[in-house]
Amino acid sequence: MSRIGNGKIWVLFCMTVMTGSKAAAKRETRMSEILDCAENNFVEKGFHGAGISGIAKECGISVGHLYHYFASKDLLIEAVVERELMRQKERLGDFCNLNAAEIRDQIAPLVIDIIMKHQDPFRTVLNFEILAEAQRNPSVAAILHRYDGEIRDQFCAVLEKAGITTPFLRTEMLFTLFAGIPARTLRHPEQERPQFIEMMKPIITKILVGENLPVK
Amino acid sequence: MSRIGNGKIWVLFCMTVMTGSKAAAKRETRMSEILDCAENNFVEKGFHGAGISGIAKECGISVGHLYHYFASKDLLIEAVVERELMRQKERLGDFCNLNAAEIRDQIAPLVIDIIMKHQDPFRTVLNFEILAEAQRNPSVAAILHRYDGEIRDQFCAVLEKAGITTPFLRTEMLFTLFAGIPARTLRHPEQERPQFIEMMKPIITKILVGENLPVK
DNA sequence: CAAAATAGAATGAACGCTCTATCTAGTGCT
DNA sequence: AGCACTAGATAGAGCGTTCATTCTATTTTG
Repeated sequence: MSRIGNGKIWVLFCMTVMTGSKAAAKRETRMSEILDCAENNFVEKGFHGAGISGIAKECGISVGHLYHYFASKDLLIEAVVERELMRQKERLGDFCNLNAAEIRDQIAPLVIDIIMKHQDPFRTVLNFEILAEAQRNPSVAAILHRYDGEIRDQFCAVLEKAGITTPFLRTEMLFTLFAGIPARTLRHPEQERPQFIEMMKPIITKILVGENLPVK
Repeated sequence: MSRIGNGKIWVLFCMTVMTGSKAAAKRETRMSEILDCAENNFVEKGFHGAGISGIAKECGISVGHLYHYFASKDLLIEAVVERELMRQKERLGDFCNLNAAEIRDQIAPLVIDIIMKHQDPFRTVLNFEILAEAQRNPSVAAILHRYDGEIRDQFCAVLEKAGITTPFLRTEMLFTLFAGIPARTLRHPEQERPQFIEMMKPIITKILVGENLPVK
């Protein structure tokens, strides 16, 4: 077994050359594939019901190989959570492109549109798994809080751009509704959706552009 | 090993004598204790993170003994779910004692009271575990739907008693809010609660006694 | 004395994770 | 061009543990 003296230099060299190159891209693709399979398994059986070996099998790779990309199940869970919250953020990012007038006049119907388009802005299946996990897993809770902050700020900025008063409170109220819709659907799947949405319109309008706070 | 001929008669005799007696009471007490410990463990680690042995240990009984009362982990989960939903139902049952005038005039502040009193009508920790589990466990889903129906009917009846129009829709809307509040709290624990509740008042009033459906 | 209560060992499967070994692909040196 | 070498990709057996469940045996109780 031979040893050469400049091993460390070699490592540094390789890292420099490889960063952002084909190899890194391939790595990211593979990680994304693993995340897809992990998400599927988590959706079907929950974070703790699903096992690493099942995820690896669905992905067509070995257990050892999976651990080459994600050092522990907890990190895998966190990565899946992060990706899901990123999606939620992107979904609400649609509002950022509107101008002030559009926001003021049409924000309520646009919000309704969003709700109808993706069924609910905070996707159900993984979402409740995340909420349940956040109650006992501080890392997941931290990710959730961080993303909620970002999503909140993003939406607040939209309202502020349109000159809407008390944007923080309105956002809070609207997001409460957003969180409630999928939970309600789970509890009562046979709900008459069209009627319900019709009733929600004036409520959302009141939340977003009504005079909500009693002046004291 | 001896066998006597009247074994079956004995069983029947015992069942008759024991039903509703001290023994049955003791059995129920013990089952309730087990449910308490199971609930604690489920809250701490989730339905699938918690193990039977841990529950038995906290309860101070052996694993085999626990299986004497609950034939499987699934049944134990279902029993815990059932008890939690029963509690949610009882919590909303407070409204049943009101008379028509009280309901019409004070239902909104009373709802606010309920929210502030138990933090939220649909208790958090186990609630999300239940919602997540209902997505993949048909038995839990069935229990959830059954109880939601009962709770819904119960609340609808209150609204109807007060002569409030479209009680089903209003109930649906209000329950959406109820489901949203604890989810929102999980996502944003630092939320300014008093301000938020202040803002919620006119919304709840609009939901419960406002003219919500555009006449078509 | 039988039934119910209780304990706890035993079982086999699944868990998360580690370890070792092999293979692949890219690079510098000759 | 071909050899030497290495980092990374990959597989899969194996580790110790825990899981849900069962089984047998003992004690308590009516």
